[in-house]
Amino acid sequence: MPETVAPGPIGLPDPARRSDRAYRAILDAAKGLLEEHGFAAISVDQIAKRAGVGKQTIYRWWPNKAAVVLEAHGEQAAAHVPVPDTGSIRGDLRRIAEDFANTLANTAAGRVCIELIGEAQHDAEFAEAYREIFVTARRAVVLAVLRRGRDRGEVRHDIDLEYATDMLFGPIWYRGLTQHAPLTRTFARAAADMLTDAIALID
Amino acid sequence: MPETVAPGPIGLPDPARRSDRAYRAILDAAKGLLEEHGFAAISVDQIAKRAGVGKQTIYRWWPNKAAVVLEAHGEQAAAHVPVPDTGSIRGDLRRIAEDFANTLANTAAGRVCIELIGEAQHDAEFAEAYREIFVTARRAVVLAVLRRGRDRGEVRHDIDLEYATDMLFGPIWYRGLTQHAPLTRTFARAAADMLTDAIALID
Amino acid sequence: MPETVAPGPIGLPDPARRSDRAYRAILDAAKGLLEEHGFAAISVDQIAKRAGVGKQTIYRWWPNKAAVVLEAHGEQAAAHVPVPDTGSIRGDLRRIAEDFANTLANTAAGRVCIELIGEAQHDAEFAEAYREIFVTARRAVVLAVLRRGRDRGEVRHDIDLEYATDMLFGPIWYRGLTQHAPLTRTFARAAADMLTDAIALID
Amino acid sequence: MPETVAPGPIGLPDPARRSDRAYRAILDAAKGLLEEHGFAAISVDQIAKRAGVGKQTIYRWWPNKAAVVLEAHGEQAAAHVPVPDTGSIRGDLRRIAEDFANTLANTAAGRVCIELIGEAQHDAEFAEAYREIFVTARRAVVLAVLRRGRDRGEVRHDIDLEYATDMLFGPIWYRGLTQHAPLTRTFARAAADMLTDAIALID
DNA sequence: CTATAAGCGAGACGGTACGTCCCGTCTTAGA
DNA sequence: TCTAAGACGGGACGTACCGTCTCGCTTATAG
Repeated sequence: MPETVAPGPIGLPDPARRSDRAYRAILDAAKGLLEEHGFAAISVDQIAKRAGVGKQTIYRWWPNKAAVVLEAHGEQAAAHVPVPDTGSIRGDLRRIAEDFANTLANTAAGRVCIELIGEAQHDAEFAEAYREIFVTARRAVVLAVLRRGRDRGEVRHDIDLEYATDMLFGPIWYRGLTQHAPLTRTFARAAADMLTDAIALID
Repeated sequence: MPETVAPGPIGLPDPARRSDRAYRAILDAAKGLLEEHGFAAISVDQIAKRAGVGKQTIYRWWPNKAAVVLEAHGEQAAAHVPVPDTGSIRGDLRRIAEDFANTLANTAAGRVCIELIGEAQHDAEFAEAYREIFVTARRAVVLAVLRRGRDRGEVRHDIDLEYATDMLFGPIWYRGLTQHAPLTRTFARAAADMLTDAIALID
Repeated sequence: MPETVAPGPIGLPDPARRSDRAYRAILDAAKGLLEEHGFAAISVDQIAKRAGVGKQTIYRWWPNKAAVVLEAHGEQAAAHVPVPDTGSIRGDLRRIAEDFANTLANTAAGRVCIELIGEAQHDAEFAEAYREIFVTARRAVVLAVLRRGRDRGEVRHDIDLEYATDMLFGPIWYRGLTQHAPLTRTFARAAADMLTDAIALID
Repeated sequence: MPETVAPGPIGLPDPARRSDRAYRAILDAAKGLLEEHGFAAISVDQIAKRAGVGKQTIYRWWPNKAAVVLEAHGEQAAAHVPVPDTGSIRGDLRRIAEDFANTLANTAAGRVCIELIGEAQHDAEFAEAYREIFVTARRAVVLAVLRRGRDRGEVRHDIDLEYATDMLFGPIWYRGLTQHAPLTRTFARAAADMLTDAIALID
């Protein structure tokens, strides 16, 4: 996040001079408050107070609360989504779907992902950063799996892999965000299987 | 929305005493402001002012801005999602998917649906009402189509129709909310087709 | 209070049709609330609720909260200030001063008199009614005493009796309202004595 | 008024950090609005708007509208009540009485003094500040005059000077607040003379 | 090895919106 | 027909945050 400003127009602060202590304190405070009260219930003042930091120090490096929180949780969320290799796309997709569904439904990172979706709807810059963390990274894994599957001859050549990726994640996001029904492992697996069936070269 | 009040706990106002004039004025004002400025940019004071109504009259019947706006747009959004009957589930599902994708991407109701998703993440009561309007109604249509298809022998009997419904809408919500790629008619049709292929008795 | 409107312009309610039950309930409720919470802390809604009366029934007969409260307490306050007759103006004035000081400092009526003074500063009609109850009646008593004293030859003939009355009550009101020092019996007596000395024919 | 904050309990803001600009703007706005519309007709929002100041900045330093207005006018009201020295207590007391009566009846400060008296009846802290400005300062002058008179041998030694001071101001406050009769120069002089006569060593 | 510029803590600032309270008027259901 | 109940338009209240600003203090480079 700060790097996105670093090479920007003249006038922005020099990241080299940033106080590591304050930086860590802010992210930790944000993470702690977020887990205790949720995104909507916390304020920049609270983060500053808890971090023992001046408010200006927050606004010097982030544009708003959402950006701080995003970075606070994003750093671990996007950390490293492993590329599974079970030997078949069916297994790989199941593993990915199950893992993402579990993350969304049961982890702090999932709660943050869901709580922040609203911010992304009226802030293009934030939306970009949000996607970077919660969307793009995981899609890349699926795309890699699908490409490997195609190379192996498991996937039809007329399939649009981008579309296919949407078909895998879509239902999981949908349940996670609207909560019209629980986001179970069984459901995640069903989504993976349906996709696998639909794109398989030979059923 | 008024119904959520009517049978509620004692102490809430009696909906029979509500002023029709004020009620309409508030919803109309909310709808107008929403279309002009978007959810995040409007306030309860503005709605009250535009409606020529005291703020208390709004808070008497709705708990907050989100609830007003939801009801204002909900009444037309949920109005009547037509059940298509093209003769085949493929055609029906395509029609539904295309229609919903178009609504989400290009209409005021779609913008509202997206703008309000954030509210649903920290307000269970609101989330329930939100689902009623933006989720449940459309799901019912798909379920009807799928059941009819099964009766006609177009759909495998081992398919969980709820899951199937999620597979249709999921990808569309996913693109609509994360905006990682445009929500095109082609994409909607692809989602419908993939589902159809996956659940068809005979391909 | 209602009598002041009774013979007024056409359109005002006919006092003959007033419900005695409601009338008493309102005054009693006002008196009770006043004694429990003080003038500033109560509202017309509270009076109506406690009286088991519609708010309109209050506004039909009184212009505002202050008028209700004034009448509620005024009826007993102005009731009948006895004209003392101790045989000398010194004794009479002492009796009057002590009684008024005691009323102001220690009785519910006194608290009301003091609490309502603020209302009289921005409502001429109210001020008139207020004076009628808390000022005029008591002044009449002093004037009677002074006139009798003059007739008896106890008071100099060049004394303006109106002024003299102000000199008696003034210091008591002053201490009652500004509270810069306690309003004691001794103080009241001192005021009476100083006045007596100043106006006596032969000291 | 800021002094009431400075030595107060921990937790109150540090007056050293107060913005002089905002401070002056608020007091000036309050004074202006007060003179144009009177205390009852103005609101904290109006003061803030006119001062070009956030409402919170007012509430940070004053507890309510009355306190702001009091300080706004108090600073000039209490400014410096001159100690007259006409050579005799009769002359001094006349001068003081006439001046105060004139202030109360004809100046903006007098209007404020009268308009604010109601606030003092349900707010002990405010009452204290009110007295400081409108009561104590003027009493000190009278006490000084009386003490000087006693030293000069003009005043009897058995006179309680505090009581005497009440006898001077009492009648003026009484007429000023109840308005049962006009507050004239003649009346003020009569009050001064009656007091002088009553306390003079040799009449 | 200073001096000087930046970041830092603290928190006041102008401002917007909130949700509550009360006013005095208007509407309605039921005795 | 009158009244209790209470909704209504209006407006002020006092609070919570926002994102900017202004202080001294401290820290680290650049002369």
